[in-house]
Amino acid sequence: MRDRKVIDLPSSNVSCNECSLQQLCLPQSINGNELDKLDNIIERKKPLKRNEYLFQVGSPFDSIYVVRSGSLKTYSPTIDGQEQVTGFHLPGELLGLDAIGSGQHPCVAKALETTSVCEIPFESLEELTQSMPTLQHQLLRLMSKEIFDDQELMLLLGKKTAEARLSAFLLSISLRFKQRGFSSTEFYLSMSRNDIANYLGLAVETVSRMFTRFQEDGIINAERKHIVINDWDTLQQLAGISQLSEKEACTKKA
Amino acid sequence: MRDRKVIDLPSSNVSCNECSLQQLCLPQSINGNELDKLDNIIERKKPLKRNEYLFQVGSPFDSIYVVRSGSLKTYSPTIDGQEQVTGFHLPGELLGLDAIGSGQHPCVAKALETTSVCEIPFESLEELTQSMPTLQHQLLRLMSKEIFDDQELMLLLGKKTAEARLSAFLLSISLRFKQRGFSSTEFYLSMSRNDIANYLGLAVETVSRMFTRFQEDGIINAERKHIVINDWDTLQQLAGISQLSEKEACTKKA
DNA sequence: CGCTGCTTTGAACAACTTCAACTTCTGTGG
DNA sequence: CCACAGAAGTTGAAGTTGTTCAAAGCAGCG
Repeated sequence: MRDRKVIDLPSSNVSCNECSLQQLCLPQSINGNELDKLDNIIERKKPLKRNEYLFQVGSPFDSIYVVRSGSLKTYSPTIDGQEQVTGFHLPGELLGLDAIGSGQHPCVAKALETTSVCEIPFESLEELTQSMPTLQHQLLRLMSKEIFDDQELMLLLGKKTAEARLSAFLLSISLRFKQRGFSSTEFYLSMSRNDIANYLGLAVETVSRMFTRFQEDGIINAERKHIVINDWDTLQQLAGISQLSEKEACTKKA
Repeated sequence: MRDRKVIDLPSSNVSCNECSLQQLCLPQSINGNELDKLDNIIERKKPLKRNEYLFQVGSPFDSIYVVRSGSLKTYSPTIDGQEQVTGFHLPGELLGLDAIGSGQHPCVAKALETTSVCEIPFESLEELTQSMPTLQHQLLRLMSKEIFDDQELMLLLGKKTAEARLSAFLLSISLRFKQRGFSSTEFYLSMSRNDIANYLGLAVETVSRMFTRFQEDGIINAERKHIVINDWDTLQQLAGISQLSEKEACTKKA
């Protein structure tokens, strides 16, 4: 339970200047005067409580959002009334970029816990980028990264076994926590098993069984939402390896 | 075999001004003088032959590309030596947006047939967008659309049956042909069954069987790469519907 | 304390994959 | 122009993985 914070999460009305997420967020590589301008257009909203919505499907697109603290999930309702979780969003990560094209949010964003976000009115941002090449570049970089990440996930969903999917998921979360200055080996998952299963394109039961198996194999410790990663290397192997070499890699530990 | 073209594909050195893909491409909603400026930075490369590469994994990112005619596939090699096809690219579609973030292409782009592309040096494009808000907006729109489309595919890969995946794939291709002024009910697939299977996260055999079944059910006519869509509605139902109601929807026809 | 929702576990079942054989197509050289 | 080799596609049967269904265990909360 020693979730050692290396950085402090920004509280509700800290400026970009003082924000610990600066290096992950839009302000990256922007300085002084320019940063103030960006800071000026940003609205800091009051925190969302668990299960509250940041936006709904079809909401008009006016702003993009950055998570300051807490976490959200985004999901799209499918025709047959189910949901497809399209992503989890941790501090410093952007939301809403998929709505620029159509002007409407194609998905729902729901807080998984108490969560605060910065709202960046898109029109103002676009104006600002006109005079700030570095800001524009950073925006394009972040969008590009999102495309890249989505493709990674596509790969995961298309090709990999349940084992590989959950491994990759845990590694991804772990890495993202690390980048934010938290422990990469011990953390709380704010999302339910159901959300994870949905996100990974698996049944809840399968995810549950995988958690159990990873624990039995000593790769992780999972006590409900509290996760400890014991064997990063094996996890990495499992995440990247095809069906053929899987058993080998797995029974090695069992 | 009446592949009626409603528009002519641009030949190798037609200007943006005269290009029939204008409405789908970056120039959309850009006019006269501005269009000339964009036109000036674009390099029209000599056509690629089938199986030639536009870029390789790790190639330095200098430009984004637009398909003028023909088609390409992009794919990433996975750790275990396999490939994951991440997309097919038809005339008017952009390639390379996933490389902005890292400065290196994360995937390979390979021509599926004789293919010509426009090369747009990214640095020049970024400069140009500084003085052309509409161009910037269009670039952001196109990137956003890519994120959105990727999420649709994630949904497909995560949730759907083989039947639904192939239906959705055929509908997607059909729609994209339509937008480009070709017939939406009759077209040639430039990619192999193998590529399709890989893209959809299925075994080749499964895809083959699905083609056969769709044909038996009278939904499509498939003679190798030549496809005729007979029953758009059923296809749409199959693409969007959950496992539960599937059989119903399918046997309805059989 | 007993409800509700989330998680875990077991067993039967279905979908897709794998393996293997066969057919059809493509293109290359004699 | 035909023959042949290799690639691509199709088909069948057996085997796995993951799903579904059903039920029990657990934590949180009024």
